[in-house]
Amino acid sequence: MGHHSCCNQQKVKRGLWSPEEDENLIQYINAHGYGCWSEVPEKAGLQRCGKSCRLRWINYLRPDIKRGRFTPEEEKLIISLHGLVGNRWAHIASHLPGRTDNEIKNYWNSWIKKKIRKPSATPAMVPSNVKFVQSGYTWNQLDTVNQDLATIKAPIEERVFSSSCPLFMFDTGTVDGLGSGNARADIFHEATGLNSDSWHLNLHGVEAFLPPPAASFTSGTQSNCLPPLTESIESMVPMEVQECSMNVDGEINFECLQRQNFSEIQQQELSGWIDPHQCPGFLIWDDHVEAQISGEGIKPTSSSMGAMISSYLQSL
DNA sequence: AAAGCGTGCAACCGCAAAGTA
DNA sequence: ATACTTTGCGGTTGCACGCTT
Repeated sequence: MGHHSCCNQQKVKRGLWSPEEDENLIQYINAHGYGCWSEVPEKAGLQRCGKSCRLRWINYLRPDIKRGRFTPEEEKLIISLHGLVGNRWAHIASHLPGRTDNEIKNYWNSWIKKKIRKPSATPAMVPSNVKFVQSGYTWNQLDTVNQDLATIKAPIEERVFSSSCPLFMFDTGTVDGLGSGNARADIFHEATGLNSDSWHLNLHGVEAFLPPPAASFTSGTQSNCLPPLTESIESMVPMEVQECSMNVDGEINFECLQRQNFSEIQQQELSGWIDPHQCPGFLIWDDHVEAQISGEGIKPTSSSMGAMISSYLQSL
């Protein structure tokens, strides 16, 4: 029949669970565990369908559930992960022990609502431990860009700074394993370029401020070269990431072109995961970055792609 | 006091993947 | 392979509760 096989009994109860029902389910699961949800209702003496029992257990009754408000760390993590993978709530939840996909989804939806209702014209938080803007972008310039974007696509819904951590990488293509979470990045810098000391990396959903390029690279053709990633690997930069992949845990592996200088290019693989403590901070925006970026004083260069960072997640 | 409204959250629905006979 | 069942997921709904009018 057209109806769910699990719910076609005559006397299935629906709606909120009573304390008695909860108690029955807990008793049964504690005593027998669960292997087949479809037989749980009958054996536990519940007039529910198995699906409802499963949901109740997973989202509410199971003992390792964490209750109460999300901590600031959890919030940051959710926002970061959402920037990476989009509405894959179960995946996001897998990074937050004791939290459920439903809870995160609810949180996200009301969070978005809140932000839409109260659009802010100025960046939320200026990170004190990251030196950007200076002679690079000013907040006004960023606002200009963002306003352009807002007219093109969805309004900016949120920005959150994540303190000391992670981010980045670039290349063209898609990030493996991300499904719809296509983290396409636009890397751009000031049109003048020559005196920019701040690079601006814009990913789908993630905005990063990178350290300034090394002085020796601030002249010459720099359309596709990237600033040094960290001091410790400064000797290897600038580089262009050609391939970037991310596993389901958000770990990133990348392969890139290493530019010894501007006339000589050699390819080599840089593997290994990015050290969370070596990564610059980033700002997260929501879902507005797919558009080409153009605006006064800002010139898009390569429409390259970004990958990211992972270890941030692990470090929490 | 009562009606209206907004919000947060639990639960439902349909679909698709995974499992099984 | 195939038909059927079960599980898991994400979008959506609707209800209870608190606040405002």
